[in-house]
Amino acid sequence: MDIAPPATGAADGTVGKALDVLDMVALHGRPVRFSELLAEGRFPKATLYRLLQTLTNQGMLAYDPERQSYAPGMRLVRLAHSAWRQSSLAPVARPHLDALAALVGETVHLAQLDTGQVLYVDKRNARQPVEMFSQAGKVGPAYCTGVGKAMLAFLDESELARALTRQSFHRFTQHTLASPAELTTELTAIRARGHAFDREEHEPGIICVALPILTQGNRVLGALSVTSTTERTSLTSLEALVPKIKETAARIAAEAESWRFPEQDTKGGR
Amino acid sequence: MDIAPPATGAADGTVGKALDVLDMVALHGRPVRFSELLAEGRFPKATLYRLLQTLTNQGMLAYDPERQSYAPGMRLVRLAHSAWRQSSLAPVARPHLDALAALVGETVHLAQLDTGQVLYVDKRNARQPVEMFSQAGKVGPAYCTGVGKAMLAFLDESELARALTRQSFHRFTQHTLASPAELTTELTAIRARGHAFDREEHEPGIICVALPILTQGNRVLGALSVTSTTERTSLTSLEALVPKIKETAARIAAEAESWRFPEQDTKGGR
DNA sequence: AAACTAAGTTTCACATACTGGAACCACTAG
DNA sequence: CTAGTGGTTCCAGTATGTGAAACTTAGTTT
Repeated sequence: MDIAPPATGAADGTVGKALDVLDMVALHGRPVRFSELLAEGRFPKATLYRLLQTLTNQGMLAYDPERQSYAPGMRLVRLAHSAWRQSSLAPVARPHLDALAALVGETVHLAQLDTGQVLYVDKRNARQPVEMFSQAGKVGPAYCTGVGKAMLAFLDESELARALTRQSFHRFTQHTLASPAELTTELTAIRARGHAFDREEHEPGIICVALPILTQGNRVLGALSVTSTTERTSLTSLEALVPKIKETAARIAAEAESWRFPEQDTKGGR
Repeated sequence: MDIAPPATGAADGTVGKALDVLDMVALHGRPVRFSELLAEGRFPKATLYRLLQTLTNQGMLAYDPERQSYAPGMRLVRLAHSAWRQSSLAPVARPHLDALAALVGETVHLAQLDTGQVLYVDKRNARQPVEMFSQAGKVGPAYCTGVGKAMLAFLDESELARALTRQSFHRFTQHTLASPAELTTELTAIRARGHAFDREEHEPGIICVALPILTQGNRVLGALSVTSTTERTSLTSLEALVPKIKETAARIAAEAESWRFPEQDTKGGR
């Protein structure tokens, strides 16, 4: 809904292309026809055809001959399980998120960074029961969300540079920081302050405070945010929650680190 | 825990190999070192190295330079999400599963077929609160589980033939059907009867009734099962639940079909 | 400190297997 | 029957992926 064209980096090799096709299918969010994918113009007919075939053979896509359309396959669903468990903070953070949500009574987000984009991996709604995976998994822009900025602010220089190239800087509201320059200034402030705000930068009326989740060595693992509306509360009162959030973040970090934890989004330089 | 070596079909092309590597990493269930993967002996050193590199570049894997290990990457998590949403029955079935679980008070499983293996996509434990994704995602053998047999029984000939090749027929208990012949006979019976049992074929003491979830056109979408133990109940009393389960299956099928629905596991013939 | 070993990375000549234009098929519509 | 759309197959050319082997780092041992 927000997110610009996949901004696929230089797709290396056949594998890269195949994965792009996977993305294309997944992004559509419903069974897609060959021609629809073709129309995207990313690949020549024959090539696209072959890639789809390969992915289907591999069970990463499923082809419905009746409707003549492709959808994500079962193998992907299976992979989903281990990916989710291992690589997201969600399982580790779950109890802490619960506690925080109960404490603050507002919507709480847990996010991680994926190729310069924010990936929401878990969420608690103020009231409703935990509706897990169906809520998580959304992606959003990093430069105009609390969690996004909180994470960007604590990246090291090279990581930040790379993340910045991936931003598309669309002006969602009149408060959106719509240039790298503005953003960089803001990030410095956030780094100094320790937490980030969303001042209706993404959606009017929506505000939030966000804190990064950092390892001992200050590596960014993810971010937490508490979101509300201008009607219900103000930035100042949200800011009062910072200590609580910080504590939660610290707990999650400690646990994640004491367990095992992979770096995300840091590829070999080349 | 049950599942034999990934039984990877003829890995076509580079993409196939890359996906195999993905599986290898995902299967390990924790960050893996290069050498561990190498030790599996599936690929020569250099090849494995390059594949890992590519996958890492693509964000499908994440490399932690500190621990020198690979884990599923954020991009995979993201893909996982859409796969889960679109291609599993889980989201559609959720309310119906809830209802059924509440009604019967036993453990309820929702499964689908993936390359001749059973993939559990959702589950309700008798008592405990819904612990969603963390429970789902497991795979198991098809030939000795209620859900597995229920689905196999309603496949058409060619699908069944393909699925049978994928089975490895390990004798788990003394009741396990350990040959294609025995299984085929059983499947005919199931098809006639409309539901399948698990008579302690997989684990001693564990029994269940299972029904397939079928489209109008009798295509297999998945299966439902109610599981219990020989201590708590008997096959006969489980059989009494069949009508309820059937009804739930029908509801799920109707909803899934009226929505959109992809075929799973049916690749183009070739 | 030199001599091993294990783990990871890079090279390079070779051929596999990917590419994509174009031709082909199967329908449906005009 | 002719044109058109949507999908599948061919095939020569070559880009790409292959994997044995050589090479770097660390980390141990003598």
